[in-house]
Amino acid sequence: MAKTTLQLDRFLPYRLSVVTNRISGALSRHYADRFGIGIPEWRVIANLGRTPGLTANDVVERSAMDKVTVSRAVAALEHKGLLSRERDAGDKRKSRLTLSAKGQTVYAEIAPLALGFERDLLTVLTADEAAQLDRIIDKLNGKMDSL
Amino acid sequence: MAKTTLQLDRFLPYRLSVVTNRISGALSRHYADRFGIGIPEWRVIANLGRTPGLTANDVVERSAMDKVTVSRAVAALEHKGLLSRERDAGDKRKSRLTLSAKGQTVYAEIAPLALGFERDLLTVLTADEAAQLDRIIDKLNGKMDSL
DNA sequence: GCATATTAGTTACAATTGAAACTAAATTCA
DNA sequence: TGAATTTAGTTTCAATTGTAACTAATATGC
Repeated sequence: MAKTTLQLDRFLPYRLSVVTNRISGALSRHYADRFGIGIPEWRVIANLGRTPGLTANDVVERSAMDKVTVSRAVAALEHKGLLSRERDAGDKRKSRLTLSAKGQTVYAEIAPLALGFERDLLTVLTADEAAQLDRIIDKLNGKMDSL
Repeated sequence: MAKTTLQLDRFLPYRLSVVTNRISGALSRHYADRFGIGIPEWRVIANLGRTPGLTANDVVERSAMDKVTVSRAVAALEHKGLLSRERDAGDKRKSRLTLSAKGQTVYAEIAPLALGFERDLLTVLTADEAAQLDRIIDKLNGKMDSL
């Protein structure tokens, strides 16, 4: 018996959107003020923190952010001295991005904060539910790939 | 053994954000062009379609949207002739909102589209997983309430 | 080899958004 | 009562965002 009436508060895309925005907002409040960094900048840092030498486009692909957003975040981070670009020798359109010492410090301070937030969030789920959620997200992403 | 390294593609808030944005984007592409309607306007319509006579503030409470966003969406919809306001007799600060015939038509066309999208999305999940996801979202929302 | 197309990244511009300040009506309480 | 507070909704303003158009470099095809 499929749904025939649209009830927004039972509509999955909507429910996901609401809870996700609440979570993202709460998380970013943890670091935005303290470090003067917005969500896109933080995501660039997080990517480079783990994988130095990515290009802006690599970050776009990994983060599902818009390339304009990434471009601006990278420019802002460079301006703040948190990362540096180095033109790729083989392909001069690309720049390899790496966190500066300062950028690494910020990464080293925010990362545990973020992990702590996640850990706290996960306290409301059983281990099994957390694992399920992971699988479910993967499946939904797979579906979106094919769409 | 808790995580000690932040791996963005295993970080729940991030994973949720990516998949949710992909879903919201794909969905809104289904109706945005065809009907010239943005997400906030669509949400107002969806609420009024099911429950006519809501005030703008009722919509705010139900939709977790900002009241400015709702105010503007209502103004736009009125301008397009999709809804009408009627000042509440008892409390003149409020306006009762109802979809016009045209607005109801839009609702009647988009709602099945949205439900079809959701149904298609859910094909990748088992019934059990879909139920789990629902419960999990509720739990996460509960956590965010208390935060 | 060179014209054409694609890719990396940026810039310009317009639309969306939310915080803060505001208006007008209703409620509280002293 | 009537002054002070709260509530519904709007407006102003500045920040964020994405689309489209652009530059520069590389890859492709004839």
